Amino acid sequence: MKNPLPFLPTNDLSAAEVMSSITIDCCVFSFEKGYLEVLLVQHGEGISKGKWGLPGGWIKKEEDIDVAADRLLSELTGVKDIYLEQVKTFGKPDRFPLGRVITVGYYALINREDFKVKAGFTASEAKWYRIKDIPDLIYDHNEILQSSLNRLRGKVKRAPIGFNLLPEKFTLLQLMQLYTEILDVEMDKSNFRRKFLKMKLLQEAGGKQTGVSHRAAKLYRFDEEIYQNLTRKGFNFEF
Amino acid sequence: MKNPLPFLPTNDLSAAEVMSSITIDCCVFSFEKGYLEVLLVQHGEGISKGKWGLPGGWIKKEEDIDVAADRLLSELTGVKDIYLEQVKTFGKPDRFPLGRVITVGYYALINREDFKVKAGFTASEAKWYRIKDIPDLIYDHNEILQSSLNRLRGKVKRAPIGFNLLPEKFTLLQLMQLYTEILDVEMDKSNFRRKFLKMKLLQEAGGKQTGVSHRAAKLYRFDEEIYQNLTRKGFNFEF
DNA sequence: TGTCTTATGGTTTATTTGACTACAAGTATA
DNA sequence: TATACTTGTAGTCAAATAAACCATAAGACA
Repeated sequence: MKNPLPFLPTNDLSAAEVMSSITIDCCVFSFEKGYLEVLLVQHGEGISKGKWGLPGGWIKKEEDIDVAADRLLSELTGVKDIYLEQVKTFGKPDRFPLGRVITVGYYALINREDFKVKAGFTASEAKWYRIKDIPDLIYDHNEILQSSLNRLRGKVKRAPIGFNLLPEKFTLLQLMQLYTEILDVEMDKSNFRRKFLKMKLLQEAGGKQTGVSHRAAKLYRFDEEIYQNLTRKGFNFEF
Repeated sequence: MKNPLPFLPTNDLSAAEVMSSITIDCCVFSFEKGYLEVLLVQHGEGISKGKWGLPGGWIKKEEDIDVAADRLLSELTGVKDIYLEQVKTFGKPDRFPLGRVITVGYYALINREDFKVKAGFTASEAKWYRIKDIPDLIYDHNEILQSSLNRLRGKVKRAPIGFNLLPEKFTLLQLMQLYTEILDVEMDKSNFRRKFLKMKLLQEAGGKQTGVSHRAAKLYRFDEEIYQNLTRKGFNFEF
């Protein structure tokens, strides 16, 4: 392997001292039956065999980090155009037991209806876990998950990203339950409805809920374009 | 150089494909004469000679990223215990012209009174620039700065970090001007005072402003411990 | 028909915000 | 010494928001 950094070493550091390998680890969140869940995979080989961890992978040499994260997710879930956000980079020297590996943490939000675990995965290899039930994970993955969750909690209040966890058409109650679950606070149905509708961010999707044994709720849809228009006019999403 | 990753290559990627070098770049902010400023350094050698950029450096092989950032800053400013926050990692494959280098962006807040540029720096090598006057910087440093600024703007509203930019004792007007400058919004003196004092986050420092040609304002001090206590009781800083 | 459940629309009250007024406490200067 | 000038500090008032709560509507179901 030839020296991959011809512009190095500098005066006081040799190339060997500054090279590392970089991975991506991703928290894939979904919302199912009122619970926020995260997708974990079981490591099949090596030192951490059998333990659960976040899905992740290497960044290729000529690949942008965001692109790598996106590739990884498509490979894993079979879904394209997933909402993805970089959270933080983790680099404790001993975080990975076999060598120095720095990892960039991401989180993704996916609509469970679109999702099917990639062909080839069995339940023993990949599994959804409720947030309140996360086991001990490999390496520093619990820490990465915690940071991602914190980031999600902050972001969901300041940007209309929660919709990425819902089907295209949803009811206001579903939306409220999503917020209730993510933020872990109780809310008043009526106040929630008023507050959200006042933003004029939602479109009536035209239909109603079906298959429920009570009055069916109207279905709404979030329209990114409406949001962009409002934003241009100075609107600031805040929940 | 022997293969630094004995646990690699995996099935489809060779070690050479996943190795990179990692740097840190840091936006050091300060608040001077009512202006938010950032410390830039002039690159002395190599392809970018003469252009300004963010101070930065390599992460050593056995060093935590946060520790590296901290070391870098102490070396640069001569100040210890600087407020430091990781912003984002930048990894476009071509962001650095001579090879693949991924950089972790940080921002720091320092109190200008504590600061003196490290012995050895001359004005032509390091200089404070007002935020509104930033020149074209090397590589993707303008982008890093912009992200850092956005992060700072968000954070300053949700956590009491602005104090890191002020001397230990400050007046309410100074504090307001800090917010005005960072957030770029006008505020009402009286309302600001009421809002801030109501949080009971500030201690009267006992003295008064000196050297001003008008009524001297009381000096206040921010006490981290008071903040922690309030936080434990459920208080949530929000400006 | 009555009961049960959630949807949806209002009301009421307390709290917060924003705009504004007034006076206090100093310095500068005529 | 009086007056103007500047910023500090306190308070008022109306508007906007948020929180708690109530009432009726629409269905499903027995």
